[in-house]
Amino acid sequence: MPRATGATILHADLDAFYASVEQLLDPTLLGKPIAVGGGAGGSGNGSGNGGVVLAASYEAKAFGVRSGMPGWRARSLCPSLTFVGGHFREYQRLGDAVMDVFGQFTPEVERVSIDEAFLDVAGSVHLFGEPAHIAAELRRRVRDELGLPLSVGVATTKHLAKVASQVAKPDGIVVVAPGTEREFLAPLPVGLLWGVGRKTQERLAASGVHTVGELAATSPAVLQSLLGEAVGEKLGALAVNDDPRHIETDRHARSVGAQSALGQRAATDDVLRTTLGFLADRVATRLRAAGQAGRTVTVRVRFPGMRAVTRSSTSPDPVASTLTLTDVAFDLARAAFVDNPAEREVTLLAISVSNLVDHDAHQLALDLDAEEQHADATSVNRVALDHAVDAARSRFGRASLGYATTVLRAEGGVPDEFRELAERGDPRSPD
DNA sequence: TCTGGGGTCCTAGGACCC
DNA sequence: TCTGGGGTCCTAGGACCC
Repeated sequence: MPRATGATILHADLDAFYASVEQLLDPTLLGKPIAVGGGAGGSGNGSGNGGVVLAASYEAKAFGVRSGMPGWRARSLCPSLTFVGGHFREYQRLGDAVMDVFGQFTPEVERVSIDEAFLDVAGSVHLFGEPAHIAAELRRRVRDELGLPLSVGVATTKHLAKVASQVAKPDGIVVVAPGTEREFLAPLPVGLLWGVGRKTQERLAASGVHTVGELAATSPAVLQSLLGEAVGEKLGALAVNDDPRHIETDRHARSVGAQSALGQRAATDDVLRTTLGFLADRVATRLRAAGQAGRTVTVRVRFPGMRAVTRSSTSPDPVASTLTLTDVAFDLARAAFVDNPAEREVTLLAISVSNLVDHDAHQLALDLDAEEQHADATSVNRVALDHAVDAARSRFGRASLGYATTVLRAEGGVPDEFRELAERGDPRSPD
């Protein structure tokens, strides 16, 4: 494979992003161990009782506090820990602003998450100088203009740049010069490699492999028998820095999902239907806003004790209707309990829609009209209802109306008030 | 007094097709 | 006549990432 030379790939990663934003919004939190809390059961800004740590400041990390950790455990590790609720709108706004800064140096930006991105600056050096200089400029501008600490890794490939940015943290920069990759990687723990989590680390450690250097010295055949074909092959390549460097500027999602932790609840039809209706609403609304629909619906059910199962179904007809998605999800969830008769309680429900196709509601309605001589009245009504709800929410706000439980239960069709909305609403609404 | 919410990718078995 | 080889799709579970 032909490969550009030179360390022109940057991985830019905001440090402890959520926590840094909180310290920016409230400077009295600067220098203190803080945790951004996630509430259990959907309250969204819990203070740690029952919730988990979404992000920890470096001061909190020094005590061993990590994201994903239950709040009570974080507090026991760090009694002086301050829990703050998340300002999620601010995270999105500031994350976007950081990406805008990146975009001023190159159009070759691949955003990986809210707070990190890969950049290829090969075409920018004649304007802005060497990659290492660009990296320093990124850090300076994000700090000066947005008040946030940023770490940057510079290398010949994406993966290596990412490792370098991890090594650079907090608030640093690491450049891996071409030709020095292997000596840079060799002493690092394998856990720094992307894709090596707890399980893989344990498996490797059991074979005496702790560092990337030791990994590189392990034969591909051994790695593959240890970790499976794909992971083994990937890690073997990584350890010797044989890795892609292509930047994907327009990544599109392959699935859309939502989930809700419920504490511990009796798994009654009522609980399942109400929760799945809420989740289906969120997922289907996002699908329609993106002009997409999905052929595969997956439901995840978690039982007490963290054991979870999934059930999925694939249909030739893509779904984007809230009520159809609710129905499919409900049947799948029930199937999960039928297959696990000993389980009577549920702690989490999730819906994910995949196998996505471009397919807006208007198109779906036309298809129904064209393809079905006596079009299924329920389907048409559901499309109309979704349209009405989407339109009303865009005017009056998301909380203005929803799919009430009574609607979910109304098997005969759509309540009058929604029909009226549909008739007078969006001119594209089907009739 | 034990676990959020959003995703991606891989594996393995089975069905089905040529 | 009793079982080759390759490919695709679907389902369920699992590891991993931020």
